[in-house]
Amino acid sequence: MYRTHHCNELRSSNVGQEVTLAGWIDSTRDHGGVIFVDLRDREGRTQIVFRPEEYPRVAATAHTLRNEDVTQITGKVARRVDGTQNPKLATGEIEVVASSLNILNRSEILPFPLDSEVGNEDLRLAYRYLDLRRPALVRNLKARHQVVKVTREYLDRNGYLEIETPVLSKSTPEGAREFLVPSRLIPHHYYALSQSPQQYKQLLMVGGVERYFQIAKCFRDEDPRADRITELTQIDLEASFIEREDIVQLIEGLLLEIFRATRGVDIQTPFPRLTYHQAMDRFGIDKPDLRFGMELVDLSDLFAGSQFKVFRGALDNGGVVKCINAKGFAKITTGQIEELTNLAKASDAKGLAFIKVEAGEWKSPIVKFFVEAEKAALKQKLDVEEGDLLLFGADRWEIVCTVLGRIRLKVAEIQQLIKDPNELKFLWVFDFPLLAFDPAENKWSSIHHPFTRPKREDLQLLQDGDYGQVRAEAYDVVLNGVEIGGGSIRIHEQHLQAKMFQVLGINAEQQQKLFGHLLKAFTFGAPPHGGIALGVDRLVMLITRTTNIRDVIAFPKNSRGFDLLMDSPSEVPEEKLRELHIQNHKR
RNA sequence: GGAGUCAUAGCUCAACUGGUUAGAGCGCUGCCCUGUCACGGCAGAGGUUGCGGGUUCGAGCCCCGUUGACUCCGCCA
Repeated sequence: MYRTHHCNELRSSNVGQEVTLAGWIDSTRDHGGVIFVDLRDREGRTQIVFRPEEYPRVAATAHTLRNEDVTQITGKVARRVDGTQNPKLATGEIEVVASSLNILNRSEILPFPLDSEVGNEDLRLAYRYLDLRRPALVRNLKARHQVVKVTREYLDRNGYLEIETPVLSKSTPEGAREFLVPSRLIPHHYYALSQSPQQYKQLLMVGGVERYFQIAKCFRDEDPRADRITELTQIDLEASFIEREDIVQLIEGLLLEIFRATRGVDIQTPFPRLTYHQAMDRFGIDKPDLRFGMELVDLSDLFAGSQFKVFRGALDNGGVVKCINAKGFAKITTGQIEELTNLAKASDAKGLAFIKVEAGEWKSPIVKFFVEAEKAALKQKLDVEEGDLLLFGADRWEIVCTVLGRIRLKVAEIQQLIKDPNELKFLWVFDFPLLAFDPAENKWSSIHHPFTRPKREDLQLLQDGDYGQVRAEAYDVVLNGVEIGGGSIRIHEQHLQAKMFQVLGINAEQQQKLFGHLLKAFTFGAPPHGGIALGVDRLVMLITRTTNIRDVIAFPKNSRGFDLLMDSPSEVPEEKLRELHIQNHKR
């Protein structure tokens, strides 16, 4: 037996016991005579004291200890001398007086310190096994474990079966770029790594499974972001004979239990709800952060008679004028104005009009175009006070909302409007558009995915070809401005699914080739069904207040999808390629 | 595919307007130290300033290119 206790276990009540601990040397304080050592394992730290007058040979060996040496230490638990207790340490009331020291393995000097922040992420990733020794990373992985554990228990209790679906799947034209895997046995044919178990889980519903879930690995060959990675994990579920409200209740219950287990808080349910249109109109984004206000206010009526050319032009073209009031931000610097303007332009705005309210005056290049009545109405509608900064957008509705939505987030970041790091603002967003026109490809594409059910009341719009107006029976769950999950009620009728594919520009022949399995399955009594997927990585980020997705994953790839620890992807011998019937292009 | 920021000792960072031998803290090495917990003291080692080119009497600093990292836009059913 290597140990009798772990390093976060011993307390005053253990005084007098002989114990054995095993772990890593976290730090040494060698006084020449007495030596103190902090021993660390996964659970915590315990101070070991080596006393030359009691155990001279053990103390002599202890002089040679260096950080990260792996040791097994036996000794008696002693109450610390009065005045030397360490309140910062859970085990700070006691120490272990070592009577035996067994060095299990020496460590070289580490390439970076474990006890302070290291900015060089390459280095951390290259030595991930060392980085994982940091308590912060272990804490994140523990939270992740809790999330998955609670999920399994909760969904089991609710009648959901955990079922695995293939990772090697079929390439489809819609959706994220896929990782392809060449087949050895079937030359010149390729699997695609599953970007989601979507079709399999729907086929499980056709198979009468009724309630399925999976902690599913998904692979998407797209450029990563701070909260996105190519290899992600989802809590994926699907159920038959259910409606949106069933999913909403199920997920609210699940999140309640997850946050209770991980953060020890009871979150407020039910969550507030917004339609997609409301979210865009009021917050300029489909995943609003409700931890602060600064809502978009529509001023189109107010400026209906405006002579200001920019507003006039937008309104005459059927657009809108909207404004946000950045309270107390009149002290914005010229550089920050420029930063916001650049952000607006990058979001397809022509510019960003602003008014600073300083020393009782409205300072702005545009204020001279406003008549007194407009100023008075503006003041009333936006609750304008000394020190405020008004930021305007005038253009098409979509553009104005998007631009001001991004400005709103940027201003909140600069002003540090989020004061309480523990605040949790959940909401549901419903009624997304089903389809969006993609000018780059000159075709309609799904907002969610091609299996999403149109809302019943909008089916006629779909038949009429008014695709942009059709709403989907889809839902996203949002926490603090982050989309943590999304799903939909699905199409279960063959003819409706075929219609969707046709709208998406997939002809009958391609439909059979690519989705024949699904279309055929739907002809054999497919039940009404729907589901949702929650992003585990993002959820754990929010739970642990981590801003970098790589910090909640044991072995993450970097922003180019490169694994610095294993040096992957790597080249392979020609022989292996031949076996797979593929050939490298000459470089 | 596009944009921004960054790259100086093992780590975290300095280095004024382009100007002497590129500094500090931590870590490391050696010696000393019997109640520390960021232990302390003394001494020491450690640098192709990512790489390549250019401007200049002189480049860590300016210019061009390149590589890499991170972040953002596009993309992410």
